[in-house]
Amino acid sequence: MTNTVSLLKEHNLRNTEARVAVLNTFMVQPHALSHGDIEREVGEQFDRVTIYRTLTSFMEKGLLHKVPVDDGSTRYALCDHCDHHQHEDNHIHFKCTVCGTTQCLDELPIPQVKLPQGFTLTETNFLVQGVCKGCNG
Amino acid sequence: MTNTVSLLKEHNLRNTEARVAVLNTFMVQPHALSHGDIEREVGEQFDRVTIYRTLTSFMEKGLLHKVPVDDGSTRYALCDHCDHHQHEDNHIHFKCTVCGTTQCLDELPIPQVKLPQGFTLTETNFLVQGVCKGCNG
DNA sequence: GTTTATGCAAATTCTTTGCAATACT
DNA sequence: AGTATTGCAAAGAATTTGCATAAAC
Repeated sequence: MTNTVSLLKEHNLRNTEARVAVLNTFMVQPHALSHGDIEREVGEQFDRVTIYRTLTSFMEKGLLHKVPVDDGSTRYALCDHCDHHQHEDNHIHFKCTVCGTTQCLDELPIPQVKLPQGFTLTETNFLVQGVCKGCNG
Repeated sequence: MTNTVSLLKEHNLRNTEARVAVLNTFMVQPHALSHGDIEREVGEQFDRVTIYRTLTSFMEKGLLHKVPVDDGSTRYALCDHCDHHQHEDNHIHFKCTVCGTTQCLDELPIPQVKLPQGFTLTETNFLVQGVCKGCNG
């Protein structure tokens, strides 16, 4: 089963209330979340600092990855195929310019890139901006 | 001629010392810069707040665009073909995980994406991470 | 002369750190 | 029991705002 508790265990993270709450937020929300987003969601129950540290732990254990955005916020999304050695985040992120949310378009693979001589690749991120289905409807 | 002063004029920005200095930094540096980067460069001469406001003005007038990164900093790069109606930033950004700089790989075009039904596209950004030529050398 | 930009001070917001108390395994 | 996590306080960055002065057009 792939519920919150077992996901934590699989990633060598202790099962605590705060972690379950934060992880749950990611599983319910379909888009990339910032610290602020999560604080708004579960902030009544847990300290701001705990949320910061939870996000850091999740990153380190390969449960979350950072999503590149252009507004100066740090945003995270659930890893699909990441482990704690390497983050692999091979799908397109879509940021809606109307509602401001960033979501993962898992269906669409990122096209290959051929870098110039001398460059080594470890990770690719594709961010597309526009208007999402909901806001276009 | 495409020097700093005329670039400012073309974008309806008053010619001031601070703006020339900030714009110059972008023209000299080949990669995406944060507020902090610029402050380190010209910070002795101008107030921190002035630099913030300069970056904002440059954005509004279509001289700079934001570059998506995943470290929670806001980074800017010179627009090539942007105007103040729409930002167009059609090349790949490369972030070196060793030296930490982000540069534009102007030669490489961004591949086309076909979005799902209902999505409208206005801008695409491709961020590649790895090790750059200099750090591999 | 009118409009816009700057510097300074101060307020907000964001993020990190230390440490004692608590909870997990 | 032993180790990791939490909350609180506090420090440190990053960013924004108001207002009087100065500079650009």
